[in-house]
This record gives sequence, C-alpha cells and structure tokens, in this order.
Amino acid sequence: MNRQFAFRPVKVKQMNTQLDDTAPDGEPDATQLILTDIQSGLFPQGAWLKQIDLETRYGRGRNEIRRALDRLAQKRIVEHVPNRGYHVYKADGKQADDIAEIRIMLETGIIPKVVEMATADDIRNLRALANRFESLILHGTMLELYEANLNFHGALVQLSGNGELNSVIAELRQRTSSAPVSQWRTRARIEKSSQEHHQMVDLLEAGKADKLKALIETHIRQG
Amino acid sequence: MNRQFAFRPVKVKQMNTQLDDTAPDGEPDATQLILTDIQSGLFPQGAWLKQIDLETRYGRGRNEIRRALDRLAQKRIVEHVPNRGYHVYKADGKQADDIAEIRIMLETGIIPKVVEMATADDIRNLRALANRFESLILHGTMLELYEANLNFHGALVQLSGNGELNSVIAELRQRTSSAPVSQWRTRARIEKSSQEHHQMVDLLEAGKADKLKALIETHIRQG
DNA sequence: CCATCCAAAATTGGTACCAATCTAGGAGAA
DNA sequence: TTCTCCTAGATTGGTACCAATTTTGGATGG
Repeated sequence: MNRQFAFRPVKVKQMNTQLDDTAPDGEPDATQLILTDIQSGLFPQGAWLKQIDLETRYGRGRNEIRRALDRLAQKRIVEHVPNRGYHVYKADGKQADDIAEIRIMLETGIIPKVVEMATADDIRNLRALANRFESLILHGTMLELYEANLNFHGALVQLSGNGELNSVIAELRQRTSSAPVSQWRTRARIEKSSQEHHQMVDLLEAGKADKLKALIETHIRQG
Repeated sequence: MNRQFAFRPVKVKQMNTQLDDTAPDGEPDATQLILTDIQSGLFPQGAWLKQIDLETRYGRGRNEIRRALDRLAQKRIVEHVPNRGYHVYKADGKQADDIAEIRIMLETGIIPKVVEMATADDIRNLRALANRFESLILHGTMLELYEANLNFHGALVQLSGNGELNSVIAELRQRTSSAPVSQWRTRARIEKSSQEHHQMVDLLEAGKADKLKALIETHIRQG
C-alpha cells in the first residue's frame, strides 16, 4: 500500500504533562486532594489513611484512591506497609535538614543566572508576589500563605530558565512541609520571612548575587 | 481501660523504604523490569507499551503492570495519553541539558563536605568501584557499565552524609538516561570517563576540592 | 488481676469481567 | 482511482467481587 499518511480528521487529545493532573472538567485529582488534606493538618503525621474513608470523603472509586495513595507513597509523603495500609510519613529531623540542604544548593546555585536574566518586568512580578504574601499574613488562611510562599520561590526559580528545576524543588518542598501547615511557624517568623522576600527582590534588582545567595540560605534554613 | 500498651508478640514487617521495591522472594518489581528494558533500548523512544504485551512478557497480572506504568509516568519516563496508553518519553535536548545542570549543582555542591568526610577506607572503596568500571569496558555489557557508573557516582554522593541526595540524583539520572544505553557513548568517551573516575579519586585523596568540582562538572556535561 | 488464645469483623489487595474508546481495514460514493 | 464513512477488532480503564491478612474484643486459664 502506498499512502502511508492518509489525512484523517485528527482528534488532538491533551496529554498529561503535569505531575498531578487535573481532569479537564475541573475535577481535581484525588492525589492532590489527599495531599492538601495532609498539608492542612487534617491527617497528622503517622495517621492511617483508610481507603474506605477516603473513598467516601472524596467521592471517588476505590481504584482512584489506590492510585493516589501509591503516587503519594512514591513521593514519600505517605508510607506503605503491606496488608496494613498507608500512613502519613513521619518526617525525621535529620531528613528535613538534608532536604533543606539540597534546596539551598539548588536555589542558591541558580542565582548567578537569575541575576543575569531578570528583567524589569520580572522584578515587578516578584514584588507583586512578595506583596501578596505580606497581605495574606493578616487576611489569609495558613494554606493560602503556604501557597503564596511557594509561588514566590517558584517564580524566582523560574527565572533561571531551567524548566526541570521547578518540578524538582516543588517535589522536595512537598516532602518536608507535609508537617501540618497550621502550625507552620510562629507569627514572628512569618513576618520575618515576608521581610526577607522583599529584601531578596531588592538584592536581585541591585544585582548583588552573593548577598542574595546568603540571604536565601538563611531564609531556607529557618523555614 | 488502663493498659494502653499491652505487650503482644509483635510481628515486625518490613516497610518499603526503597523507591522501587523488590519483593522478599527476590521477585523484582515490574517497574524495575520495564525500566531496565527501556534503558537497554528494547523499548525505544516513542514506543507504545501495550499492557497485554507487558503482561505476558513479565508474567504479571494486569494490575501490577498498570501500577508500574503509572509509576513510570510519575517519574516522567513514560507518558500517558488517556485511552491510548503509555509510550516511552521522548527526551528533549533542552530538558537533558537542564537536568545535567541540576546534577552539576548537586554533585559539585557537596564536594566540600565529601572532601572533609572521606576516610582512607572510603577512598579505597571508590578506587575499587573505578576499577570495576574500567574492567567492564572490555568484558561487560553496556547495562553493566551503566550500573557500575551509577555505583561510582552514588558512592561519592553517599560520602556527603546527605541521605536524601542519593534518591534525588538517582531519579534525575533515570530521567535522562532512558535514552538507549546501547548507544550510550562512543568507546573513546567511555574510556575518558573511566580515566576521569580515577582522577576524581586522586583529587579527593589530595583534598583538592576546587579542582575536583571542575572535573565533575566537565564529566557530567560530556556524559 | 493479668496474660494468652481464639473467633468475628474489618481492611487490604488481587482477579475477572465489562463498558467506553480508539484503531484498522474494507465497502461504497464521487 | 481516491476520499469518506462505517463496522469489526483491539485496547484501555473502571467496577465489582472475593481471597488473604490483620485487628479487635471477648472468653479462657493461670
């Protein structure tokens, strides 16, 4: 047969490029729902996640729950014990330090490139994100604060032009901050964080790479 | 009731701390099997992985195959298209560069600590691993070489004392090297790599952190 | 009173089946 | 012939069921 490429009406289908996909209907993936409930402190460290409970809570089939739990286990957010089930991972102190160390290496490592690449628009954008975090201290929930913080750091990382880095860092952050966000930090610490966000933008604008690196290091270490 | 902690014969059960678990019977997980077949080039880039084929090939139930494919999709080694199946991810050039960049940041970032921590035993061990790689150039398969290389770098990272770093780097490596190992590199490049392994051990023994960093950077970039 | 043992209930996890969807290939019209 | 439409086959993916394992709570014996 000759016509190897007949033209047919091709239905383009969206592929899953995201890590945690959302259904096109706006129905969020069960993985994300469970993760949020862990981060919000609803499921504390060590809690057992029973499949039936999750099934009824999120209104999903057993299958989707099982898949979600397996994914969270791969990300080491929950732990799987055969024939016993899944429970929320207990973050070790040493482990948290190790992960912070990795984040420091990555988030400071890209700073030279970030300083080089940042445009005036980028800096405006970062300022907006820093402001958003600041305003949420008073009027937002802890979860919103947590996400605003993620957005700020994510935007900074994005400037490096390294598309893979974001997913790697996001994954790392998910691993530690599964500690209840409710008692994330004290109010004083949060306000200090907010100030540091603004300082970071200032240092970036001034092009002071070394001082920015040092600030990020302390910022992550105390977080 | 008063006795909150009654002593019963406790059956200790092994938990899954590894990323890709192997069953206690020595039956390897389907995820690992498929991954190896991808890395060995049996399933080339873009190939569709049909569930029935995998089922018969590995002698596993449909369920385990599905779980394995989902895990590989989470790791971005395969891509999932709804109602069409899973196919081997096509590695982008830019993406490979980005991942190499991340590896450089991490593997050079820990060098100060590695230099500080390394004992004479550690150095002997590294030499042995470098020798093993060298000897496999002649008598080993490409897959064995690939794994020996992983072992060498893994041992080096291990010296940093950062337990999390290994899993992060291992995951990164899996993402790029899903390109067929068969045509991994030319013979000349492999021999150069082997030489560099030895040089790295030498520099580590001499305590020359900066030169070691530079060598690792070029080593990763050309790999 | 306390530890041990046993049976019932609950939970996990695998297998089989079936509906929804897509692809391949042939029949029919221009 | 060449394009379009349609049916048959293949594949994916969800649901339901059931076996294996564990936990719970009470009965039994020291």
